[in-house]
Amino acid sequence: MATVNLKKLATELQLSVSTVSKALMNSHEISAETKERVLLLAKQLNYIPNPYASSLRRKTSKTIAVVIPEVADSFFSIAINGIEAVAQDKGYHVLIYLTHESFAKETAILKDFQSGRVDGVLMSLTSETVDMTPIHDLHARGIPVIFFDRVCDEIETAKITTDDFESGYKATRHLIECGCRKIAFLSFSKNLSISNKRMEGYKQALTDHNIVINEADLVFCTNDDAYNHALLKNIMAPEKHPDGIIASVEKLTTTAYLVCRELKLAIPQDVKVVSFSNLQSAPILNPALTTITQPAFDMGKTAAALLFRALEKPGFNLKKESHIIPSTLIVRDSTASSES
Amino acid sequence: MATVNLKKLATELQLSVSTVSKALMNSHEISAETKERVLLLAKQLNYIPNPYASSLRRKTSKTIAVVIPEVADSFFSIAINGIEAVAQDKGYHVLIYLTHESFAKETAILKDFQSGRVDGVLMSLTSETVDMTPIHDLHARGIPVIFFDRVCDEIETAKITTDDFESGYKATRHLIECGCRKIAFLSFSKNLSISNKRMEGYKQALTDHNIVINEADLVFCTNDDAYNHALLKNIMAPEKHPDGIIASVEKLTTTAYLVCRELKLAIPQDVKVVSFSNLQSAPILNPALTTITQPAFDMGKTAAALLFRALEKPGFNLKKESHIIPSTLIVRDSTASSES
DNA sequence: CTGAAAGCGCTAACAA
DNA sequence: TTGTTAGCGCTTTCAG
Repeated sequence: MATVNLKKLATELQLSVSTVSKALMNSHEISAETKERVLLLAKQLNYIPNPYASSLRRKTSKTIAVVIPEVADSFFSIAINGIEAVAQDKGYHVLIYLTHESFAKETAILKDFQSGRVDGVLMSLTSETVDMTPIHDLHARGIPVIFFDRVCDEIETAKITTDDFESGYKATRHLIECGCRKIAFLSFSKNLSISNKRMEGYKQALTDHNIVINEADLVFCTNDDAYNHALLKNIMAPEKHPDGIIASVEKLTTTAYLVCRELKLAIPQDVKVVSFSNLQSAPILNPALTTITQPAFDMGKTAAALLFRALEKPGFNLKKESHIIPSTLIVRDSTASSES
Repeated sequence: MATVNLKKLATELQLSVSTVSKALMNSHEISAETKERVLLLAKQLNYIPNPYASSLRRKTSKTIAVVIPEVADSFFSIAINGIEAVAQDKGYHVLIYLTHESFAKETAILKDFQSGRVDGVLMSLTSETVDMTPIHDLHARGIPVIFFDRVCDEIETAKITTDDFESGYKATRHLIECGCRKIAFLSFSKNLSISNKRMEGYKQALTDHNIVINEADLVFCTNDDAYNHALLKNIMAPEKHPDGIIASVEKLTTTAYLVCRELKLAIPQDVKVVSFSNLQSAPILNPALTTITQPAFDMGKTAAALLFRALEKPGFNLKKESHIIPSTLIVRDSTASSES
């Protein structure tokens, strides 16, 4: 199938390439009838413009990048749905890059973007990321970067987050109100904005309720499930185990549940659990899981919408455009009061 | 920051643009010392090639597309991880497109690919898709399309699936062996290859065990959760409800569980459940869910690897390259025998 | 209202 | 071994 391009249309119509181009862009300086002729033939020959030629010329690609740690996590999956919904609507294309929590990968990916491959970037940081120069470099090239979920304070740009501090507070207060006095906080990495904010909320709630913060109850998990499992098993050892667990990251929920089962600790009688999670299956867990549910779809959608606004209006100031979309505490059986 | 391109490097080095280009491509016709000089300056000035100029010229984009119904499903999430892993390794970029089960969207997306935006496509069909012309059109342009999971028989190309028939058979036989005699099969769409094959396996297993196939036990669900819920509630009505359920699609699991709970049907005593699912939380459901677990990561990886092989070797024949990667039946409490 | 011409940044014949 | 030239397909001045 011979590829049909502007030149082909032009010769076929006895017009110049530039006229055809303008007609297709619906330029005001082309007569209505010429436009019609062009449009008609374009349809007939199934003309599809070459995006790369256009990008090269215009210096914009109608493409954005989404850089996230992984996609096998319901938060990011749902967020992508939100992003994609807006992108498709705006005629943008979405490149997906997974960092797998590796700063080196993140750096390589961001560096590539200096090429002009994408017009803008939506990203959620690696748990390893401490050095922000790759992001600054993008900034310097005028490529907007918007953070969602895992943000960094250092960079001045739009950040879409949920109310992590308040959610941490709410989760903790809920456990306290359910009678918990020794609450373990499962965190993922010390330099993850969200974990830290949630932890601050946790600490504040403890303090407000006159419970002493015990450093041993701050549990730092890793990417290694086996390690986390062993760690938790240790924490949950008989006699002195916590009576409440907050999993600040979804993937730690399964581990927590399994460890409790292995140790014959009943949820919620022996230990109550609340998770930051978007698991659709939360209500059918054993027991049904009390969650802090993040507005994943909305966060993705908001971040994308903001990015497109910035891309469409050159002077748009992202710096003052951060949004905090609240999470919801959904109480289920895993924190039911032992006595009624 | 002034953008540094080949011309800039060339003038800086007193070389011609083509020499610099060749040097960067490590062409054998460039002297070692020139290469060194070029590489050094390129590094110093942080030269990053413009991918669109290169794509325009070479007529390949080092980009593939993944077209799937949605990403908020653990199968696709995990498959994407597999795809992305290979792509990153091969230096390819991954564009993600979600069809949201809409054939119109799928068509629009595939049509765009005729532009040469991507070198190849990995896709899983919409549940609506019956007309394959958009895919044929891509084929005609020489753009390879590989199917994974949701394939279509009509197109001759590589297809990566799991053993859907056998899995359907296995799931059904398992329920029969657990004492079920009236097994409902929850399907998603009548024109979905995977659902149909799983259903064939189901029917075969019933037949082999001398159980009459009851059309009323074939339940066709939709994208609408509320509808599915009502439908299931009807199916599971007292007295004549099935004693076994096979959910051929992950998302139907939650609905099935919730309906059983509402109707006070105990799993597995009153009804046993097995799901085609990759839910990480399967073991901690109430009760723990017996699953047919698909090799999602491997399927994604295999599909991607195959595509890249086809892209790298022009003469590669995809037609004879279909792979069937087996799923695994993991027995858990939701199908435990009522009597021991 | 239409066309000619230049060029985005890169690659690939072909010369030298 | 290096340079010259000619585009890839499109957009965009600038003339007509």
